[in-house]
Amino acid sequence: MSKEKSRGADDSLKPTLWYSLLKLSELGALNRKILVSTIALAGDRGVSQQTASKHLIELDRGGYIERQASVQGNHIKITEKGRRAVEGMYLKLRSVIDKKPHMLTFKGKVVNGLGEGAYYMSRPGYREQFSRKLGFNPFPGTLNLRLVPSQEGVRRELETLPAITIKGFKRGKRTFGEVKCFPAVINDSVKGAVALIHRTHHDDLVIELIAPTHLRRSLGLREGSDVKVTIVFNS
Amino acid sequence: MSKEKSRGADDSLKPTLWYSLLKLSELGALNRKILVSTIALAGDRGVSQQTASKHLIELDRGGYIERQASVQGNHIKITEKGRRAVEGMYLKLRSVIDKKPHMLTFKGKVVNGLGEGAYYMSRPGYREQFSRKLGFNPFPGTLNLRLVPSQEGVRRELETLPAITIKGFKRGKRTFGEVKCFPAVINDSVKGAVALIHRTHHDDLVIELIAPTHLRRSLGLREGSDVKVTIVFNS
DNA sequence: ATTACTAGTAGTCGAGTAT
DNA sequence: TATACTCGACTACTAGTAA
Repeated sequence: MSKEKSRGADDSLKPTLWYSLLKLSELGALNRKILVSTIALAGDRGVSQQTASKHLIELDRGGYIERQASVQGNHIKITEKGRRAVEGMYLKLRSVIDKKPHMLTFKGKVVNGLGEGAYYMSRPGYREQFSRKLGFNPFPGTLNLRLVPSQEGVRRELETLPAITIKGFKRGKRTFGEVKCFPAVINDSVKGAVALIHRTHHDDLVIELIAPTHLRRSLGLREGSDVKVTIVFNS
Repeated sequence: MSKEKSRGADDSLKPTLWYSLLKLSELGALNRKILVSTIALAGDRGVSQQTASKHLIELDRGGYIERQASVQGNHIKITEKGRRAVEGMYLKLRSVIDKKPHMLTFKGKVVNGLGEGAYYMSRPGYREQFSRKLGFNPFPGTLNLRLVPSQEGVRRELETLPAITIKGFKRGKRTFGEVKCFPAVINDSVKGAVALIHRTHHDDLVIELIAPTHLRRSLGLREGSDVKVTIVFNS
């Protein structure tokens, strides 16, 4: 019977309780003490009176509301903890809706490039910018990744997202285009970046990774290896 | 569009499913097709792999996501219906958090006034404004309501909310103060208004109602009767 | 009127496992 | 690897009812 189920401060709000807390918020309990009967709340929530009663008891015990039950109904005010729960959900939704993804993860398979990456990365005009803007000195070479077919949209989406821009330049009669970069974590371990090289010989299913180390070696990759890339946006 | 009560697909999202849909949104499924394994989703959600799998199946059946399950995982994109669910929650939370209550309900008991209401309401300087700004011709008289003790905060909160203001005026040596009004529904049936008459002989627990009809008669009220007032804000 | 307890039941979850 | 089925255990619900 004493199965230590941490009775006291289970700080995760169960989904059904969240809905009841939300309903109380709608009734104004964030701003003032409201009077609501379990019957009325049950009607709003679409559950029974008994369930509404239990929800109030549990929200109270969890510290999300202050409550005085009386014969006229429940006098309820949402506590600071309850407010944080509501606002937390709001902030989470806002960041999701405003399509500023805080994180973007995708997978791809290693494909062999044409050795071009090494040439590009070793151009001083690029190299200096990479070092300064990304915070690491890139290994002279890129790892080419072919996205799995269903994720063909990733590259297009990346093009619309705020990137670190490496400016293009001219050297002699050759033009080096602008490169968009996204700091990324490769296989959950190595910090590097996704580089969208504008003038690419690959189709849209291939993206290139750069890192301070030789990724193939340090991660033990071969052609066809699965690689996971996680881009984290700073905000 | 009509109001189809949709057979077959239960169009109310269960709380636990909502949480899974939210998690998918966080992973970016609002914007593109993502690849996620039931194991990964389970980890994020704090449920088992089996439960995550079931949730995906039910979200799919409910029309909230498009899904292709494969041996690499689930390719998932949130549908229009799913997006509406997420955005609906966001909008609801925004209106709640931004403390612009869309609705405020309270209860009070009928108390006898001093007959002053009738005098005020019949002043042409007030009457014309009420008629024009509230959209009805007020019955010459007010219904006084004593708030239940726990709702003493309601009057104070009303003073901070956007009101329809009836300007004061002078008639002879007498000064008639400004009145703040809130369109309201009384006992879920009669459209009238709450009137905060600045210069009142009552304490803060009493508010006054006006309406196009004689409320005591049309609602069959007596002293001590319970009255429910719902103020709806336009936006 | 209320709240909220008890008891029975419907529904949800997760371990094992098939594919 | 992955998804997803079965089924026993557990959780959350509602009906009845006391206070």
